Amino acid sequence: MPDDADFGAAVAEVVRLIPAGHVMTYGDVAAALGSRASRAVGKVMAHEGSDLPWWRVVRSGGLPPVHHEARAHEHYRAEGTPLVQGKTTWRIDMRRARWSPDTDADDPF
DNA sequence: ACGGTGACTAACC
DNA sequence: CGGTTAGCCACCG
Repeated sequence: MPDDADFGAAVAEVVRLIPAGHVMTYGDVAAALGSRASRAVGKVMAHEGSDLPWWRVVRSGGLPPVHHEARAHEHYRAEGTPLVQGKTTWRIDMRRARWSPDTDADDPF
């Protein structure tokens, strides 16, 4: 039961549940834990993200953590994560890539 | 107990 | 679209 796990352990568990090609926002991960500590989620990722698919956790709007965009971009391209390419910027297509541990629907459209 | 901090978010200008 | 302000919550010394 995740209730006994520490916040960090719970975050790691949720992140590991995210399937390739999909992402969750920090707020969504925190919400999945019953909390709103989006910041705390980021702190856990910074500390233990080394062993986690941190690139599957993005900021609101579909942008990866600051200074980690390039590294994340390679993962997205490799996993087939739907991206929206702009003239000089890019972001994740949240409408299709957003995922929830309770909703594994692949194509809600 | 307390204040500072952060891989955040939303609202406002 | 970008800079500012404030709210948010968990962790650390």
